[in-house]
Amino acid sequence: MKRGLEALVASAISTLRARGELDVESVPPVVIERTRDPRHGDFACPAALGLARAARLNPRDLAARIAAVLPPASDVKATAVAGPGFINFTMTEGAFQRIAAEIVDLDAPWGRSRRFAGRRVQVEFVSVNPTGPLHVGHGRGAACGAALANLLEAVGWEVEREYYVNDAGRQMDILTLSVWLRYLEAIDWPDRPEFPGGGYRGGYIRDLARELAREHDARLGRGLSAVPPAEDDDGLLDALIAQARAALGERDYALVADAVLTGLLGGIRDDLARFGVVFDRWFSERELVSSGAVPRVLEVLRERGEAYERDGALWFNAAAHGDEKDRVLVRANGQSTYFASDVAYHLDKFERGFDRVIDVWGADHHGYVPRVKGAVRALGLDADAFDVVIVQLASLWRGKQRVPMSTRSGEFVTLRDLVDEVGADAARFFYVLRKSDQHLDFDLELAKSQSNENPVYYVQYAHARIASVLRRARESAVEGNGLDFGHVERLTERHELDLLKALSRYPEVIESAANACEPHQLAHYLRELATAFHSFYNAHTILSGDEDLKSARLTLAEATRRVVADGLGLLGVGAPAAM
RNA sequence: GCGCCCGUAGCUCAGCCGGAUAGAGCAUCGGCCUUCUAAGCCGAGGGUCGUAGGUUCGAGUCCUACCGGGCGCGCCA
Repeated sequence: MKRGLEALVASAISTLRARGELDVESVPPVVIERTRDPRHGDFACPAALGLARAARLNPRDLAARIAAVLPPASDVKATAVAGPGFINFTMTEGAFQRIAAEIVDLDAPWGRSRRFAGRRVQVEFVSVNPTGPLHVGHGRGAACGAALANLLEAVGWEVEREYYVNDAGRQMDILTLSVWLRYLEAIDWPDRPEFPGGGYRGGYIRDLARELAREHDARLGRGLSAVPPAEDDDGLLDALIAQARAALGERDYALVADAVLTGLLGGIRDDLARFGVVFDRWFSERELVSSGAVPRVLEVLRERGEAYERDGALWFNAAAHGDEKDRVLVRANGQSTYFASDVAYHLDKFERGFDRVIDVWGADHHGYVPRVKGAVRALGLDADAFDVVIVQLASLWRGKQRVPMSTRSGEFVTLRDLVDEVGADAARFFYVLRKSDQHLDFDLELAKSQSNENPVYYVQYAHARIASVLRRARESAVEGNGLDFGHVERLTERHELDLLKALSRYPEVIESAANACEPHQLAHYLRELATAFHSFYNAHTILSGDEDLKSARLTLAEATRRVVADGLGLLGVGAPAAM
């Protein structure tokens, strides 16, 4: 609908320019807005307001001239020039009524667009370090990323969902050590060292250790030679890791390390699956590193003059690409940094042929954005094709009480617990209700409550109500099969038209939410759509005695049901037929 | 100290590229179930859009300064 009007106005403007009645150098894209006030019609176009100055014309006069040469359109009932120079459009009732029939007739979901068909986008999200189970803070990134991926698909993109696994580096060693020490406890090995302060605590470490003990009995038990005293936690950890490596030997150390990684990733994968989030690809940093991608990308940077040596280290020319200072790629001790892997990873993404690459990151990484964007630019890649969506971490509350969280100490509420307690639907909806770069207070009590404060039920309830009416209608249908949809011209009451208008916005909302990477727009829309339905439902009886009217209202109800179900589906939320 | 994000109703938040009289949910108050699901509907009250300037036909939206809050600033991962 919007598109059609945009074309009308654009055509009128070029008519005026062709006639020499509008003297401007260029015309910005025509914008059509939904009106807030129904007295201003259904749509408004502020184009004349913007063009007036360049054309040195009074905005109202210009609006009137544009309106006068608008091509005829059967869906437009009236146009008017109003206010400072808006062109307002009122659509015919038929234009809205037809939408309900269209939605019901279509086999595929209505409101999808093919605008980006044939183009590929990668959405990388969650990518939490495999150091333990996902907690509720991670759930938001999962919910937002998954919804964003769905939205992009809905406007035609071919989407790949990827999880980047940080399975290389010291952190994996600390985890391996932690599990192995707990394993020594589990098999009651004598003379084992005290569990270090910097080690990972938490039940899942003990679980993995017990599993190790089940599979290998005491075969992996080793004594440690004396651990030299270390002045701090990190020093102690490094010493213990070195001892463990030596005692276990490379093969058994790798065996423990693999068991740890497999166990943790398996847990994460299960948790995400229960949350309704599935990835197309799990990309391993370790594999990236062992493929030689890091030295290769460093070579590219060197050749392009974007990397240089200083103080024995290799630096990336980040400041020249918008970062506040240059960044180390290879440390003086010869070890490449995490950042170097990341640069290699992003080059790899683009080499895989994506037209667009989107990273969904937690807000605690936002300081990292300039250097990665800078690296993408320095590699000569299309920086405009690379976006980082920042998802603010959620702070957790139990009513008025803030819940402290720390991964190493093992004190946190897991995503699994949350899903068990409130259900995946409520959690998914709750997470995407706020703009993702806005801080979110996640109140466990509220999310758990089955009350009307919890907005997911409001939308789902609309769906369940419709489903119930449709069941009723089927039962009473004489022929028994198939409902009689049609007669949409009978939908003329205010509540019916309001609902039709709400439905007509769906394609616009999907496009806007996808383009802005803002799933919350869809969540808000669904609430508004549900409101329009509930009002209609209370004002009128769907199963009317007037057969034609009944069929018209059933069409409207079914169309609404489909849009609600589809929209909830894009957010990863179910649409129950009964509640 | 520097950088990024934020400040809108009692609370939690929307506000589309600057557009017409700033919206929603919750909470509060008052109504609506012998008829399709009351997890619903209808109505009321509630605002100096942090503060002060600036840009212009027009500012919650853009710019500057200040106040207040969050996060980030390693040859860590």
